[in-house]
Amino acid sequence: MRIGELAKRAGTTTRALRFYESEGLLDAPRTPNGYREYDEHHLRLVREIQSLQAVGLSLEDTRPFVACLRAGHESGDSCPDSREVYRRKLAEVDACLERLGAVREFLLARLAFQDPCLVPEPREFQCSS
Amino acid sequence: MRIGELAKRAGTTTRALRFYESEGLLDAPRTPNGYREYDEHHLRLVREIQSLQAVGLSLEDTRPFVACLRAGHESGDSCPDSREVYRRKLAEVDACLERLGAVREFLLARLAFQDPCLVPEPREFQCSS
DNA sequence: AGTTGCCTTGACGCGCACGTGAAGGTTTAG
DNA sequence: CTAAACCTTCACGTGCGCGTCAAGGCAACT
Repeated sequence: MRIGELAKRAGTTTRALRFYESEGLLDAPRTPNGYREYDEHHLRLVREIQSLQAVGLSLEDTRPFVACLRAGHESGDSCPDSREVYRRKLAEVDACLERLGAVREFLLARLAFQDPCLVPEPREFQCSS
Repeated sequence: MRIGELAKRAGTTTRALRFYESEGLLDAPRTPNGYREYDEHHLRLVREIQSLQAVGLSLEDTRPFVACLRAGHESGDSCPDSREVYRRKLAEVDACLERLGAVREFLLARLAFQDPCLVPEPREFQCSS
């Protein structure tokens, strides 16, 4: 299967797939005329990347998962590096939840009383995803 | 007080203060030589902006608060527009909390069992702050 | 042969927010 | 006198995940 079909089946674009390749996430062999040639395994890889991005992991963070699948493992998250990424992200999410909870309290307090003087902490990190 | 002193007292930079002015958030009168001349009221405004930013409001969102203070109100959040910003931000935060909770569950599940096939929702929005 | 539609590489653009940097000039403080 | 602080304007930076041309080659159908 060529890049256009893979893009369609994965619900993405050819540009994104070429970008993944340029980032070393998706190696495709070439046909004699230079076209990229993909198979079901590649589709699997792309779907893995997409589902990880969907939970807020960066492309960079998907590397270990891709490597794990390429190493022949059945699921991308059974390797130590992948699990480490999960743990790190979980810690991030927890920090984010905590911070957002505080922000929520702040907003509620301000909405409830007219009088403020509850000064919040300076922001030390960003919550994202 | 001139811009350097205000920056120091507010814990920011002169560039940021000039930027706020260019955004219409901080009007300062000028001395004959063209220098900006600030007073305690301006310091109050800057602190208001900072504390709102600290809870994740954008500079744009701080406008109503600044306007409210400038209109002579004692606290920046006693005006309807300001309170509306609070309510909007609260809704954002709630949505974000919900989403992050789901992400957290996903990560926990993946860490607990090796076998996955729990596909998350595609991301529809970004949580930030 | 022509048209359509796939494919290739490469360089640059964008969107967002919040500023920062640099250049080049004037004023003030010590 | 000199260094520091101030002024202006324009442009650039940051991060990420692509998008947008541009210029051309290859394939398949009519």
